[in-house]
Amino acid sequence: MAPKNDGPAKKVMNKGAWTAEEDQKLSQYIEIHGAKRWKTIALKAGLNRCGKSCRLRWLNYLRPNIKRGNISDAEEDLILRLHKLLGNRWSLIAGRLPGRTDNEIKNYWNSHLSKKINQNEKTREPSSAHEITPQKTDMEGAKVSGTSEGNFDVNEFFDFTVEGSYGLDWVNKFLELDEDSWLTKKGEHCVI
DNA sequence: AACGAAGTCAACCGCTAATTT
DNA sequence: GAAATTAGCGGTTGACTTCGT
Repeated sequence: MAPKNDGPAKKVMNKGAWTAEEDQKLSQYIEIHGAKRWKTIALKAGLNRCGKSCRLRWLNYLRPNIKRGNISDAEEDLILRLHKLLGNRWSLIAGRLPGRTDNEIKNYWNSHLSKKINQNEKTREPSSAHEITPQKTDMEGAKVSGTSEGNFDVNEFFDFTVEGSYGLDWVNKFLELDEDSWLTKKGEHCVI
C-alpha cells in the first residue's frame, strides 16, 4: 500500500538512546541559555528530538548533581517511608532525596522495593485488617474524602516546593511514628 | 557454550495542570 | 474567558544485561 500523502512531510524525530554528541549539544545549550522552553531548546541546540525527550534527558541524566546508582540503606528506608505516606508520587519522593530523580526512584521501587514488600507481606499475618495499600491511598484519599477536621492536603502539609525546608530529620521523625498508633489515629479521626 | 528467563533501567507515551497568548 | 502551548507526572515499554540451567 502506498503511503498517503498528507501535506508537508513531517520531520521524523530521533528516538531511543541518546548519543554522547546529543548529550553534549543539549548540555552546552542549557548551560548558556538555561533549561526553559524545551521545544526551542531542541530546535536551537540542533537536536532532532522532541522537547519532551530533551527535558527528560536533562532531568534524569545530564543535570548537575545527579547521583547515580547505589541507593543507600538510608535512602531506601526513606523511600519506603515516603511511599507509605505519599503513594506513587515519585516526584514528591524524589524531592526529598537530593540528587535522585523520580524516574530512578520509580524504577528502584518497581524492581527492588515492591518485591521486598510483597515478601514481607507474605511472611506477615494475613489478619492485619488495617493494612495500608500504598498506592493512591492515605494522603490522597484524605484529600479527596476529607475529614471531620476539614480537607487534609499533603502538599500544604509539607511544602515540597522548597527543597529542604523542613529537613529530612523532621520528615523522618514524622514517619517514624509507630505504625499501629499511626493507624489508630487514622481510624479515629484523621486519614493520614 | 548456548539458550531462555528474569531483572534492570533509559526512554517513550498519554494524560493533566499550569502558563501564555 | 477561551484556546493554544508548554511543563510535568506516572505508567509502560523495550533493549540490554545477568543469572540459572
